[in-house]
Amino acid sequence: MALEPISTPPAPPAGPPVAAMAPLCSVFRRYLKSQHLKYTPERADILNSIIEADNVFEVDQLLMEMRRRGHRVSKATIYRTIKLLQDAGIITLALFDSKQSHFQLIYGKAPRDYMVCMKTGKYIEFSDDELVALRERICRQYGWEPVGHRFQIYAMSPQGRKRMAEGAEEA
Amino acid sequence: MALEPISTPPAPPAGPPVAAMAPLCSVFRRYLKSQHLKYTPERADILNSIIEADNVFEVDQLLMEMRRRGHRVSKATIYRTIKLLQDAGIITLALFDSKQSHFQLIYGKAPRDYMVCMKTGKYIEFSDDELVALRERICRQYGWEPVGHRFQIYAMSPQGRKRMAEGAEEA
DNA sequence: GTCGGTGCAAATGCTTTGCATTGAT
DNA sequence: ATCAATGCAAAGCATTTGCACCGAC
Repeated sequence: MALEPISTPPAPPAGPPVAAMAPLCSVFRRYLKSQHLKYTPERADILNSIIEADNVFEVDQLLMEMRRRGHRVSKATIYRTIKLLQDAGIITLALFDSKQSHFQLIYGKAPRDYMVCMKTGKYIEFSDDELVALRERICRQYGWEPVGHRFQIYAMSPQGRKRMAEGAEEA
Repeated sequence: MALEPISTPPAPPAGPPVAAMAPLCSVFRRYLKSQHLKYTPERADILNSIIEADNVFEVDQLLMEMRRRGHRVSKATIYRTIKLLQDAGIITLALFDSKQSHFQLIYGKAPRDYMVCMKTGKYIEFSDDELVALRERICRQYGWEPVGHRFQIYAMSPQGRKRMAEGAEEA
C-alpha cells in the first residue's frame, strides 16, 4: 500500500522527465494489473531510473546508476522488468549495433530518430514529420496499418572527420 | 564504441548506381589484397552462398545451406569472414530484433528498407528516393556527411489483422 | 618457406532461469 | 495466506579466441 512514486529523491531534477513520471507509473501499474502482476518497489525504482535517464540506456549503465543512488536491485530483475516494460509499450529496443542492448522510452513520445557518427559514436536525436508522413504513405500504398518505425542515419560528424584525418593509422 | 565499419579499408565505392555491378568476388578479392589477406576457398564459398541467398540471412541458416551443398566450413570461419565482408562494405547487419544476427548484401544495392508485420512477421522490402533525400537534408542541416541509413516500419498487414481478429486468445 | 587461415574446443559476455526466500495483495 | 517477485548463482546461447596444423602467396 505504501507505493507512492518511490521515497524521496535527493534533488528533484526540473524538466519534462518529472512531469512524465507520474503518468508513466500509472501506465505501468495499469498494465501490471491487467496481467495480474504486482507493482513492486523494484519495478517502480527501475521505471523511475529509466525515466530520469530520459534517453537511450543500457542495462549495466542503468544498474550502476541505480546502485549509485542506493537502490538495490539485481540484474536479473532489471532484465525481467525490461521485458514487462516492452510488453507494456513503455520502452523499446533501440537499434545500435553494439553487443549490449540499448533501450529507450517511447510511451507518449513521437518516434525518435537517430543520426550516429560512425567514427566517434556520438549521436544526434531528432524527429521529423516528413518521415512520419512518408511512413503513412508507404503503409497506405500496401494496405498495411502503421504502428511505428525506426530510422537511423549513419554518418560522419565533423569531429569524426577530423579525427579520421589526424590518426591515419587506426588499428 | 558501437559502430565501426568504414574504417581502415580503402573505402568501398559509396553509393554506386546499382545496375551492373562487378562480380562481388573481385570486390572482395580486391579488398583482401589491399589488407594483405588471402582469398581462400572457404571465403569464396561463403561469399557465393550469401550471394545465392540474395537476401537477409542468419549464420546458422547459412551454415546449414552450405553443409547441404557439401561445403565444409566451420562456424568460426563464417563469423570471421562475415566480419571481413562487413569491413569490405559488401554486407551489413540487418536490424531485426531477434536474438540471432541477420545480415544482408548491400554492395551495389540501393539501401533496402523494410516494413514488418508485427503479427505475422512477414515483411516487405522497398526503397524510397524520398527517404534518401530526407537523409541528405538532415545531414546537411547538422553539417554531417551521410554514409548510410536504416529504416524499418512496424505495421500490421491485412493477414495479421485478420489473424488478430480470429484468435482472440492471447493473455 | 612464410605467414595468414582453418577447425576445434574452450572461453566470453550478455541474457535467462531454477530455486529458496521474501513480500504484495 | 497466496502466489508472484526477488536475488543469487548456474545455465544458455550467439559470438570470439587460443592453438596446432594446413595451405595460399
